[in-house]
Parts: sequence; structure tokens; C-alpha cells
Amino acid sequence: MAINKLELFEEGLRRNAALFKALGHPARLAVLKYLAGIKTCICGDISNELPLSRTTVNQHLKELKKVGLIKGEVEGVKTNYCINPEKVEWLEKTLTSFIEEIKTSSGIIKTEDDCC
Amino acid sequence: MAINKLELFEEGLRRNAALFKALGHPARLAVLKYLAGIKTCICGDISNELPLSRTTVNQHLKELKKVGLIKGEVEGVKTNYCINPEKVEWLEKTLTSFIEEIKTSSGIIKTEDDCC
DNA sequence: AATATATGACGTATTTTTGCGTCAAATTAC
DNA sequence: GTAATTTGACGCAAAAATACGTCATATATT
Repeated sequence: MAINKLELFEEGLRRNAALFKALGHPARLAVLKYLAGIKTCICGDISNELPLSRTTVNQHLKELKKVGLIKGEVEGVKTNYCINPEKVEWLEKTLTSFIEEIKTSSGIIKTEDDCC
Repeated sequence: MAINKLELFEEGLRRNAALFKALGHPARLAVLKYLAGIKTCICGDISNELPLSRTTVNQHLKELKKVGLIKGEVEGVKTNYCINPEKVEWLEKTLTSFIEEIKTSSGIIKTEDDCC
């Protein structure tokens, strides 16, 4: 893209898009699933679970942290990563309300074949 | 990326990630909102609503069509785009079930501060 | 103190995405 | 028939994402 056009869209759309984007890579979904399953914070050996190098995984962790879906807590030389429950709740609300908006403003709930 | 590593992840994650990715751009969210609001299929003048060129919008439409969230129906020289209700329903189910999986396998519902 | 380990910062190469202009084909209007 | 519209295909350039290696730093371990 020649120019960055992202700021031409309204704030809400940009925020939602950023959230979706963060979830738009299998590695990051895998990280979330893994962290969810571990429950107790593991010391950043997540890379062993994925078919990616440690530095690459680190980058994905950074992305997830950026949108707040995970937290990283330094403990000595190690770092404990875990899911941020509040953000997951917020994610769910955001997504469902967006979809609900789509569904209601289109007539999905009531009408059938109004369209096409 | 030197090599394409995507196929190293399991099918389910890849499908979900692809879906999230399609929603990971404000222009595409804007298109969805617009189509939802229009209800009746408009003849592809969506580009007038967005701060992007026609060809760029066309590309985004292609992306949305690829994941099935919208349908395009040719009518003479024009093309009518509209939201695919079934896919939106499916999207909602997919998202909520993924999030639910995260929430239950981590102990978000019951425990507090088990983690971090 | 010397060594080993864990981590993030940095740089780099490759691929993908984004954005747009141009063009050709098809259709509609005149 | 001729001109105008609408659209998708194609190609191209800039930007971002992806993947990884190397390095420096900080903390354990010996």
C-alpha cells in the first residue's frame, strides 16, 4: 500500500479489526489454546510446543500481549505467560456484539430471502 | 517468511485463523456493516462508501467472498453483493465455541488468580 | 568468578497484504 | 452501430507480516 489508509476508518472498526487480526494466525491461536490448557503459568517454553523457532514464537507472543489477550510476568530469568481472563471476556463481548449488529441491521433474524 | 509454515498447524486452527484474518481489516468490517445496513442487494457501488479506490474495494470483496461471508450475484453488467446469513451464523458459532473452549480449559469461569 | 540458561532486542530475507492504475470484456444506453 | 458504464483480471509498488539467526543482558548454577 502506498499510503496508510487505516486511519481513515472509524475508531471502532479499527479496534475490532486489530483484535481479529491478532487472532488471524494459527500460531497465535495455538498459543492461546496451549496457555488455556496449562492453566498455571508456564515458563516460556511455548516454543517447544510449536513448529516454529523460539524467536518467531516470541514475536507472536508480543502480538498477543499487544492486544492484551495474554500477560507476561518476569520471574528471574524466566517469563511466565498466561491468558488474561478479563480480555477474553471482553473479546467475547466485542465479537458477539459486532456480529449481533450485523445480524440485526441485516434482517437475518426475521426475513428470509429478502436479499439476492 | 522463508518457508510457508502454515500447513504445520492443525486444520481447525488454520480454518479459524483464516476466518479471523478475513475480518482483520477495517475496510472489510466496513463492507460487512454497510451490506448489513443496506439489506437489499446494492449494485456494487460499495467503493463510494469507502475511502478506497474501486479496485481496492473489489479486492476486499474478493477476500470476503473467499471465506463465504458475502455473496455476489451477477445481474447483467452489474454485480449485487449481499451478506451470506448462513455464514454469519456459522461465524458466530465458531467464534463463541473457540472462546468457550479457551474459557473452560483455562479456569476462567470458576477460579480466580490461579494464574499469575 | 566462570559457565550455562532464558529472554528480548535487533537485523534481515522472504512472502503476503494492501492499494491503485490500466486494460479488456460485457452490457446497457443512445 | 457507437458511446458510456460496470466489472474483474492483471501488473506493479509500497508496506506489513512472517520466520529466523545472532547478539547482549540478566539471572541461575557450579
